[in-house]
Amino acid sequence: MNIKDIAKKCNLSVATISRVINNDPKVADSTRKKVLSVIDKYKFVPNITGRSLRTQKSNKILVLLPTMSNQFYSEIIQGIEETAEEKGYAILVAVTNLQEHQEIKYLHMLRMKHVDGCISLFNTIDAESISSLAKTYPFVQCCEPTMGADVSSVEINNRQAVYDVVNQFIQKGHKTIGMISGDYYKTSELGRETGYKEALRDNGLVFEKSLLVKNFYRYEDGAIGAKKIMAHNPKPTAIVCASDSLALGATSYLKSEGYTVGKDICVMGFDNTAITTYTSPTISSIGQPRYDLGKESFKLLYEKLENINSTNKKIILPYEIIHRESTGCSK
Amino acid sequence: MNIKDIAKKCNLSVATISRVINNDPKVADSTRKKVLSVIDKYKFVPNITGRSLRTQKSNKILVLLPTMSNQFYSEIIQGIEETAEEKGYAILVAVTNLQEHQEIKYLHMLRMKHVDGCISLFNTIDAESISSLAKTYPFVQCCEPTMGADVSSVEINNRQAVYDVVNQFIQKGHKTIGMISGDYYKTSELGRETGYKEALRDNGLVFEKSLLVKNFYRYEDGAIGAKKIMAHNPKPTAIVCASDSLALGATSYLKSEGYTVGKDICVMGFDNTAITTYTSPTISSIGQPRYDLGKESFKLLYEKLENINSTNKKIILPYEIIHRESTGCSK
DNA sequence: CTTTTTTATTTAAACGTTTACATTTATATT
DNA sequence: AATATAAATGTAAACGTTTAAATAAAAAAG
Repeated sequence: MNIKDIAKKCNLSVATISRVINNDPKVADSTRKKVLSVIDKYKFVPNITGRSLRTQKSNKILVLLPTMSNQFYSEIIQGIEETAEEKGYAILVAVTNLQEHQEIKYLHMLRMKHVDGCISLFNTIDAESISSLAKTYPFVQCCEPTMGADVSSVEINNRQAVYDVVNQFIQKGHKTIGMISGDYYKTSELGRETGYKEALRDNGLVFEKSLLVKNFYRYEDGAIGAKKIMAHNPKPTAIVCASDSLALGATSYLKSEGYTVGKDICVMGFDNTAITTYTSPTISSIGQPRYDLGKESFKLLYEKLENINSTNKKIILPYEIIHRESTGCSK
Repeated sequence: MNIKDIAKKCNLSVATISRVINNDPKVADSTRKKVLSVIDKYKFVPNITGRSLRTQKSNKILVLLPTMSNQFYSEIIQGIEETAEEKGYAILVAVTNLQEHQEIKYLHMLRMKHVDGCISLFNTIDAESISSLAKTYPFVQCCEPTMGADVSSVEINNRQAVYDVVNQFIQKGHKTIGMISGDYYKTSELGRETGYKEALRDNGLVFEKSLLVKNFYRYEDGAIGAKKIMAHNPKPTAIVCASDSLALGATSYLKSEGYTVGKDICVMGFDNTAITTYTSPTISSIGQPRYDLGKESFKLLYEKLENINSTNKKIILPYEIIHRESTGCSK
């Protein structure tokens, strides 16, 4: 059942059927009604490939993830998906597993016109490549804009978030504060570490290298980090972490060493993933507006889909500091 | 740059170019070499939409997930993805959020030929609908085959897995064993619960309704379930859970009540997600071969893609019982 | 050196749409 | 009533491939 068949059933030309399908106002109400009823009767659905070939659009967008094994992305994708659907776009999710050749392979889908645009949650390729890609193809970075790249992006103010948290700690009397960060997501990491350092500085505290440890984002790294930090003298009374898994690992190490987290020492996570409420103590965390990060990313992408020459925008969304048991303590 | 342009550059017809692209042996070696060099020179990539329209295949398959916020699926998808890629298929991931209208919407992509086939990780629609869908379109169920549906599927033996675990508990001297299950994934749930009941029966123990609680799969439900089960007299000394989050919730409740999990009471999770090693105590779990579940699912789907009338197959893959701290105890 | 067979290449139609342009029909203006 | 204008519909080309069928070229057979 194709548009020709429908045209025959209606005693009309395919053009008119097409116009009805595409809500072209230049068709008489009576004919429109007739056509719609026939379409409905035969449950006709226009062939998307034919349409794509003709319009030179796939009506699909690519969502590029560094990994699937991160709770964090699911809601972002939902935000993208639901906003995209309103505009008639389907999403295609691909995972790079942090490998550059995978990333390049998937980005090639843009050039091959398999997809009309791309929202990327993380990129390894350099700023210049990103800029030039974004000049030619609709492309938006979400959460981790490449530094120095000329591209539309959506993120939170990572620097300010950690700044606020450390500031709160200091207001509560904490004097020695550690930080466990990662060594991969360059942009957000740098922001978070800068926030840490600036909050110390603005409160007259000196930044000490041994209180900031960087590694991966695995649970184990949280434990290792906490161990290193607790070796400091005087002993830290608060630790801010660049992810919830790090905070969890740190907490578990601290517990095993006899500390009561939330009392002897405060631990702050990042991303407010579900796991934060599944543990004892529950983990305080900095929450990102995940759904909206996705939603706004698509909106930016849509501007590019409509006009590739529209100016790049950088959107900053608000974060949220959620206190749970792990930060119950003042000093 | 399209196939016509290449043809012109080569002084050949488009047909010959097409044959080179598709490795048709009916083309002279010398011409093939020439064509390939031109293709390479201009970095020509065949337009997939044109090809799809002509061949009436999209070379895409749909992967249908109940939810993205489950660690468990990521590796399955990877298994599908990598196997699919070898055969030239790209995957499109969609999430139903357990809503039937979403499921129906996405399955419609099969009829609309947006995708050539579908691997579904969960279905709400009834067995008859599944059977008739699978008769017309390449369709495979992974992990949660609909009971009574005539369809290819891949899963583990859920019944046997729990049977084994409960049996082990009994061998170790446990006499009162509870189970926390869910109330959604009909197939795996029923299997797991049956395994529980049969192991009790085969060891001369009676199944008591109050020792099997069913609810959702959330963390909270694990805590609620454990509370109910511990109200039993005599007190249970082991609990098997239908998911890791349930096991985690149960463990957290038990700890808060002063029990030492792994010593006073054993807790077994299901799915062996990363979270099991992030907690104290670490959680024992039943592991499914996730990558292979995905891989085998695609293989089955591929059989259907090649011949929709090939017979349906049911594949059962091995599971793995992983003991960690939470099951350290014998009685 | 024909004729037949095999191999290589071309021609042209087809896939299912959309859309500029042409045409017909209806309505408004004189 | 004749003409101009507007609205509705039709015609046909185009999007980029693949692939039967037709043809041309080369090789084998006589």
